[in-house]
Amino acid sequence: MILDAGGQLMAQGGYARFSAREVAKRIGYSVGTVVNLFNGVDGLVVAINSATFRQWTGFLESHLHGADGPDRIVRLVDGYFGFARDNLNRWAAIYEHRLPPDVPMPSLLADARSALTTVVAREVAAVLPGTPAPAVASLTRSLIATVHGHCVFALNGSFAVLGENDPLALAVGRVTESLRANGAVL
Amino acid sequence: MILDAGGQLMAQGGYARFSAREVAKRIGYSVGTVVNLFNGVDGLVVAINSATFRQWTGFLESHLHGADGPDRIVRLVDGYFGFARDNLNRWAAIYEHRLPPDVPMPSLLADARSALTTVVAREVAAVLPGTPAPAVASLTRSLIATVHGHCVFALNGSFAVLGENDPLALAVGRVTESLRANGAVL
DNA sequence: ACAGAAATTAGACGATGTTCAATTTATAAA
DNA sequence: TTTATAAATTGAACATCGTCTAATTTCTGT
Repeated sequence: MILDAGGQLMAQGGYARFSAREVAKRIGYSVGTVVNLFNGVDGLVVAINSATFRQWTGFLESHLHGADGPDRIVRLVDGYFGFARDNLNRWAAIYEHRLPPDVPMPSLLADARSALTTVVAREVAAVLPGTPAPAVASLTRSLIATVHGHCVFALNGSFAVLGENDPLALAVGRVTESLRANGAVL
Repeated sequence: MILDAGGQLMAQGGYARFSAREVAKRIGYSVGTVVNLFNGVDGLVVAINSATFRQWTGFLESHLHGADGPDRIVRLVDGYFGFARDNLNRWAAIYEHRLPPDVPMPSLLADARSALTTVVAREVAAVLPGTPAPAVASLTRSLIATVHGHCVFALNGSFAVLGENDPLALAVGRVTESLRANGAVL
């Protein structure tokens, strides 16, 4: 109940308007219950963001379904953008939420993130046969960062204010160039 | 006074702990004064972030001083990372702060952002002689997004949790690859 | 039916941003 | 210098937030 209502509230108002009290009100419980169950509002947000990560991974997989060859890379980038655009507030919450600098990243969140990375790494490896695994892993992380940067600027208005109107094409372009530079034939 | 104290508070506690009341307390004024002068706490944050942008631009320029040739590109990427690392909280505040979805980006902030972009565009154009201006502008925006993505992941722990320990090298690698793919000789 | 454990609550607490009538301070004219 | 007008500043009230804890309700198993 809490995760459902919390996810909906996050989707509606974004992280800025998220409130444990509002979640409690929506499910008819008191604030204390909601907050104690997750060790504070931070824990609740972490749980919601982890769920978002898992949905994102599933979305990517289904977006890849049926494609083959180099087209899968385009689908991958397109899926990253698509999920973020269609779930703007929940997607943004993943990166807007920062827990206190001393507490380590909960494994719930780290694992969810790793799962998404694994999907991308699999696709990168597929277009780079014969490339050593560590190099594939490193390039994967870098390409995710590349696409993420484009996605952030596309969705927070940075690209718009700079006059850019096709961020997805830019991201696909950079990813393609880097894959080719590292030996892929696309 | 307000901007000075506000910038210091942002640097110390980050956006999460930023408070107009604390700013007022530090300069010995009341909350109302601080907030009314900037049309709410959002306006104050916008002013602080714009100042950060301008400092960032200045830092980049001074970081480029004395370098020439393709080395300037490396300096550019290194400067982007360096400022973010050395001014983590104030840098992060630029991207953590989101104003309500209906209000447009204040020109104060948009102009500061454009100024930084202009510096990068100048350097990109220098290594791509003969490239049409619109193509340079587009590639510039894309490369900034690329570096930004790497910077975000480096500083928010995403790279660390994925086992990556040299984000700067990755960013330089991607930028170099894309510049070469677009005709630069580096 | 009952006792112990678990879940849940109510309420107080300190802090936040917003708002606005009231007050103080600065400015310029007489 | 006095005065009147404008500007700056305040103080307090308000609604909301996350956190905490003692008290209460509900569940569970004997």
